[in-house]
Amino acid sequence: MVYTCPMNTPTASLTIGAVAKRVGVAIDTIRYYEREGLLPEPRRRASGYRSYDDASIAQLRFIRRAKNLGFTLEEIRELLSLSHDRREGVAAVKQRAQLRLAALDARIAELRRVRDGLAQLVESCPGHGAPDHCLILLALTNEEMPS
Amino acid sequence: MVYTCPMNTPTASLTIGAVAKRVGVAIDTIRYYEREGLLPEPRRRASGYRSYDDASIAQLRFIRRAKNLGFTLEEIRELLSLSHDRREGVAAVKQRAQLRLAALDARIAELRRVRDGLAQLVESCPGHGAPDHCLILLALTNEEMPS
DNA sequence: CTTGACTCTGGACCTTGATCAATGGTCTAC
DNA sequence: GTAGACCATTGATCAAGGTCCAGAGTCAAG
Repeated sequence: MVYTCPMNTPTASLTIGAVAKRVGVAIDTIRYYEREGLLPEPRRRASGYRSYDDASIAQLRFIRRAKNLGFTLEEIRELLSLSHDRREGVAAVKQRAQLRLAALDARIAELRRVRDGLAQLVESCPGHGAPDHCLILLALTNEEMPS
Repeated sequence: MVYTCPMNTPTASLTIGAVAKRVGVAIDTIRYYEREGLLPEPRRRASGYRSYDDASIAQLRFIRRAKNLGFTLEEIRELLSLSHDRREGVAAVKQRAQLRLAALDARIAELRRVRDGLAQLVESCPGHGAPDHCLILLALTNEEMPS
């Protein structure tokens, strides 16, 4: 709302190495993301060295977070384009975010089903005795827990 | 408990092509899983043709389900070994299942965090108006929702 | 001004999870 | 008994997502 940009440390110019260290990613990975269009081409010094600022850091961190959550680089590219296609209007952005949200929900639901199935199995297993009493073993080779 | 094996269709011998069609997977993939040790080497006919039974189908389905949930083949190999290391005793099996369960929980929790963050953003977005009012755009380039 | 750490580009290489191709044997239905 | 569909093996290829290397320029400290 207030639209203030909280640049507490206006780091004007970071080398690629510094960025890599801060974000915890390999230098080569940064250049790779740039080639792949996930990071914009940064400014350059006279020497040709890439020169990054805080926005680059933020975007790189965003990419890593998204990647850790299982988004592909392609999906991340799309997410990023959400934030750059401002001209398309807020409606488009919101719609695409909603699609992402639905996909996330589906994935979580699926994982929960499996988790619950496994939890039930673990609970039902005596932890000792004959293998044939262990439902885990049986279930692993069958379609689904019969609830 | 009753330990009855519900083999309604005791399909004694399926070709690799039949298995592929049933499970909905490519023939090459089946052979690949076999090479990788995810599927046991099947019996062979005199001709050298692989000969599968229902257990193979079940195991292959298990692999596909697990893979669809984001497990790597390496993880699936481990899951499968749970069911084959029966000699190790039920206790070991149970323990490994519990570890898997914890990993699943962690994964779900992480996804939920993101899902909730995104949901909040979608909700807060008016869906129209100036881009600067859309928190989605702002959040995409910043570390975390401040909750 | 030299030395060591850093960066540049271009291209080769790696892992995972498959997929395809070539070459040749098998099966089955007419 | 032969055509057309299947199957076998070996080895190449693919796509994603990096990672590494060579050869050459740059920077900062002493």
